[in-house]
Amino acid sequence: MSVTRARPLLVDPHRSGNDCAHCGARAHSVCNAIDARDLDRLAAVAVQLSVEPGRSFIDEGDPAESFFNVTAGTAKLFKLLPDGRRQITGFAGPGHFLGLAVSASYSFSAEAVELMRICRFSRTKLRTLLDDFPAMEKRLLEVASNELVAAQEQMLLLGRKTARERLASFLIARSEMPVHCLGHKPGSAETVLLPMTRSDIADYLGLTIETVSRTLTKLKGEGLIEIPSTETIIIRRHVALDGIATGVDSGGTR
Amino acid sequence: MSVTRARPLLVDPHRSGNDCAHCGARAHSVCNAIDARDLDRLAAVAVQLSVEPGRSFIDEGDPAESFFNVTAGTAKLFKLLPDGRRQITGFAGPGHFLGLAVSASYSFSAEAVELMRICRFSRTKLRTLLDDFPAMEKRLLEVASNELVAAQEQMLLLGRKTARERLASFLIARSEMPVHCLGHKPGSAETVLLPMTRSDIADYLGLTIETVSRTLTKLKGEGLIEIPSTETIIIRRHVALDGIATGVDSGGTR
DNA sequence: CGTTGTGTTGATATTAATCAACAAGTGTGG
DNA sequence: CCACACTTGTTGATTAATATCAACACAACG
Repeated sequence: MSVTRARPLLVDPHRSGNDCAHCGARAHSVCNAIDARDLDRLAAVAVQLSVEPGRSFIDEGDPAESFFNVTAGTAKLFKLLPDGRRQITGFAGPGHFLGLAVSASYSFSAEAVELMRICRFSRTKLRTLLDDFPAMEKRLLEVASNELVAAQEQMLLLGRKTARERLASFLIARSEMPVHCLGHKPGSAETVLLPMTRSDIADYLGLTIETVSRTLTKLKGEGLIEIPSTETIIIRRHVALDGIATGVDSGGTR
Repeated sequence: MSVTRARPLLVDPHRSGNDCAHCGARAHSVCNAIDARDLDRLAAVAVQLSVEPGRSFIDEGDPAESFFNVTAGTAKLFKLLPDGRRQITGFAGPGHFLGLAVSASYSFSAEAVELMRICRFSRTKLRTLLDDFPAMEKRLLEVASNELVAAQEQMLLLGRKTARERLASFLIARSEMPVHCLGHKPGSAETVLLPMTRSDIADYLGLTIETVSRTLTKLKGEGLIEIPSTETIIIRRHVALDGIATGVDSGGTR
């Protein structure tokens, strides 16, 4: 990891004035409500890092000394079982916060999917900063609340949806993500870019890579999606796919 | 629901000085760091309610007008698919906060499992109160963080664990819950009380009631647990059961 | 070019779901 | 007090969805 001292993502280039439904960030920065003077105090404790694809920067069980703010790229967050089974609990793109945990050690690992830029804060320093910036605390609470809602939605998916519904949900959710949450160049409205591997998708959806592959092939065969390349999917019948995702419709074929 | 105006759970009878690993509450109140004067201001906006078993007090999709603090009893929190499939995302006992969501409507439903006492706060009033009580905001952030960790653990369970491992995890987690989180009288250290039905357990673990029943019977047959009554389970071999729960050991039998 | 990583497709195995029957407990009303 | 319905839980037989095992295609890369 290359280390440079630089301002964190304090002023967001994608600022739109609206909350992001996915990461909950209002302006995709840790402190959108903080003025320029405070901003410099924050920057003083932040270090900006680059993380190569495949490199992990948070390891489950390690002492939780840092707090991160993703500014570019995408990370996968996951937990492992002793025998290697893996559950990816989420993908974190620009604007996401990581390592918020109260406990002394990280409860998950994080690894870059694409080249990332992240801001690292010392958690001890962050703690004192939070006392000075109530607005920041408020933002973090909003973010955490939104992530909790997303986590519950994912529990519904993992516990009760079929493989077909899981893939449909995944594609719909990806297609609805705003540009700034993706961590890579967007396609058109119905073009979904998948920077992660089939293995990552499988571990995110609680399936095997074979089932992911087969299910996508089947959706393609039914004309719901196109797969021009491994990492690109075009949604052809958004309404139908959404119906499958939400379980109102099996989509003709199981 | 009977409605009475009363103090919320501001001073907790179970105060131990330590954080609760499950609900994250330090003293199982919304404002343990708030002094007596502030306490009265909070109480002024809270209403205490009783909820009968089987009655729901939060409905997914309804306008999120209230914020709740459980003071007694247990609720199940769940999401539904249109065809009736249900995922219970958690059980909320004394000290838990509900309805923290930023969005305008509730993202889940909540129904009492046992007779409950809950404190209801108007969310609009709560919002203004939070500005006055930074300590409360901090507490809520801690709580939300802890719930996020629990949610990720549950995703691992739902996505990657076998039925056997899910039941073992559930029993171990229940056995480790401190008295004040249970919402009912505790048994001895290794006696786990299950106030919820098999159907609730199944929907929490992403299984069917038949699989829950069969798996418990099998664990009993192996001498890992005893089932003196439907709602009581005694853990006989805690270490072995924990090994199954964490996936280090299949426990001899699949 | 071979090698490696990633993805697809096919054949088979296995887990857990489904369908079904029954047992036990609870409450109701005659 | 007992028949009855109703709910909840257990157990058995069978099915179905997905995992596993295996082969192969293809692209990236040294």
